[in-house]
Amino acid sequence: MRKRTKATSIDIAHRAGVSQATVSRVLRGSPLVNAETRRRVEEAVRALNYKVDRHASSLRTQRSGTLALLLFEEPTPDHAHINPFFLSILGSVTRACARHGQDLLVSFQQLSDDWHADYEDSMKADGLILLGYGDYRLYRDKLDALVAQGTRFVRWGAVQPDQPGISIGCDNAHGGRLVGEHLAALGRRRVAFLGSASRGYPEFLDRYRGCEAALQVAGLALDPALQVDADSSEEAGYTAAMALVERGQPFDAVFAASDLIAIGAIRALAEKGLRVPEDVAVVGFDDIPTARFTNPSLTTVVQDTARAGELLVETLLKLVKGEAAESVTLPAQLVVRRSSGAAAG
Amino acid sequence: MRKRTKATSIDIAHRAGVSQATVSRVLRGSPLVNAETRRRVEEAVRALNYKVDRHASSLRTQRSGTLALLLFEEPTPDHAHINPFFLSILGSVTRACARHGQDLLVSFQQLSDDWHADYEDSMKADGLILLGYGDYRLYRDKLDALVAQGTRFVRWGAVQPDQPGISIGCDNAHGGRLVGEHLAALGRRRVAFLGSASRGYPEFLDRYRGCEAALQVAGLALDPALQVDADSSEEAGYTAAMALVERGQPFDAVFAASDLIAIGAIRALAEKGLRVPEDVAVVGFDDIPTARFTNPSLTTVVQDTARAGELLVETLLKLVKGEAAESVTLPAQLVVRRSSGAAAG
DNA sequence: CTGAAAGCGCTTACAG
DNA sequence: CTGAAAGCGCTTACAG
Repeated sequence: MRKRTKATSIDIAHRAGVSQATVSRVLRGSPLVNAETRRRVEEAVRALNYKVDRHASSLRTQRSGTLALLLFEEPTPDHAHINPFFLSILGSVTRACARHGQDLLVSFQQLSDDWHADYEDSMKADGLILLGYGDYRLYRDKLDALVAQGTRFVRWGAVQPDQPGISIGCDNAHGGRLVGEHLAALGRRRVAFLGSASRGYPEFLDRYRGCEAALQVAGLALDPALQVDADSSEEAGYTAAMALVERGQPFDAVFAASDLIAIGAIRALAEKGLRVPEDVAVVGFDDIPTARFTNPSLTTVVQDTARAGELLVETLLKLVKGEAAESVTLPAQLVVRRSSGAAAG
Repeated sequence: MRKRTKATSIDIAHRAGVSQATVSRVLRGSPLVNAETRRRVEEAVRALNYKVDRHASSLRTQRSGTLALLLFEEPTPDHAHINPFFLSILGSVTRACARHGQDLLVSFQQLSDDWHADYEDSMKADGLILLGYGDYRLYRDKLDALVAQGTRFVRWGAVQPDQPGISIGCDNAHGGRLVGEHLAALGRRRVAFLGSASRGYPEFLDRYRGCEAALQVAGLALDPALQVDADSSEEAGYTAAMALVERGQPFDAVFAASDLIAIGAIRALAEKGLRVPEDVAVVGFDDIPTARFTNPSLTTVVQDTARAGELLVETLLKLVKGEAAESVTLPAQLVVRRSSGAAAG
């Protein structure tokens, strides 16, 4: 392999007949530089295919121009099995980073790992984006540690009044309400909930409570006997739905806390001889790409992932610059497809 | 927000009562250092929560300790829609990077973007991992440019004799053969192929040819009239299957070039009143997580993504160190589920 | 508008 | 085994 000889700003300076400092000014876009000087430098930069050395620049400025995204995947040790919903946020985060001229370091972590004291101290990144489901109670202490260290971070997740740091999240309660209203309007009376509706999973809990509130308005209840814990995977959805059927309690609708859970549940219901949506209406949450192609297609709640990624990056960059920033709750929206039995495609 | 004051190696040196050079030796694991000295330094490092500044270190050593993964997503401009198969490689790559003490920069690119001359010159990364489907012919020129520049990179994709650089790929031809044999053994006579089987998509083409070869052994043909182009998405699979049915040519099996295509195809077939697997057997490729939960569950070909990620990283690190490295083809394996109509779960 | 110079925080030959 | 010193390639006050 050919040895690479990188051009430095000194090479550019020689070629353009200016000082190295001037080269640096041009590359940083300083307004001081004479137009003709600028032109000569830019010409030399092109000719030598010069790129500013990121490390030298960062060392000098004490800014890395890099954000780190940590993706937690607590329950499942199976790498293949990352929730596509997070993937779609990851996609929009990479795009937002590109727009803002930031590089993105990505790392998958266990919630239990020692991630809370690394990236920023080693200057690898100016700030952290935290993403992932997992028991919030495990999480909480680490967030407190981040705040105590002064680490700049933004988290995707439920916006709660007492939480450490800043979150960007979806209006899960409203999403749940939409589902409850939809099922009630379709005449479903006994709605089951598949997902861990506890304080450890605030997003799921909010979805649960939102649905419950809507059902109450319709004179219905979300019977705790029809709730089964599940983390966000097809596997867990399948197991939970099997358990639900075996409880023997009648139900005519399933609100799955995520699309993956819904997909597993549909499979389990089919195996138990229950028809979706005739016998059981099924509604998910997230609107992952596959939701349109399940059989039957899945009624679900869309979260605006494009906006989410943009907001995560923008908010974090504000913190990095020392500006004020605040948590944001994004709206949720119902998408009606065939699995809930409404008259829709 | 509290102002962060980072400890430097000088702070550690003071506290441990040694020179800054010795601190550096301890942190780089130099064998020269006295055990007691080492202990004192380590103690100071812990006490001050010191982390080596990555940029200073990289500037000095001219090594960034970072790899960059570029993910191409040519045909679909929809960020939400990254092939889960690549996601699973991404997952195993991040893990492999962690094991090798490398950071990973991730960027989603259009095949047409200007990615071929950036990461390495700016020292952001020591090497590149290239991932993604897309027209290989568009790709080819850029790969040549990378080689000419001396950029170190490894590509996930078909291993071909004349290609620039190094690839890690799956034995697509063998995978295709397994599918052909499976369908022939089940008595299917008219096998359709959904996917772009052209020189621009060497993976798909290899799958096509492998299947064709196996069918020929069984005295059957892969009728070109039953081939419909599709890139790797549910959408494309749906559209392609619709087009196939409308051609009016009889067929009793579909080999979809990827699981996403298969999922879209199953949906289309159902809408056209064709039963899977009774009327049409469907087989995919990739074994994405959802494949076990489609309705019916999907017979497909597994690629070893865990090994793939490990090999991509290991091979790239060899190149970075200036060692010899070579392309590798990984084995493919058939997973029989219900969509092909065999007697399996 | 431009140049000379200091310094960001490390690593590593060199000398002892 | 350890320290003093040079230098990686930039950025930015400072002086002109």
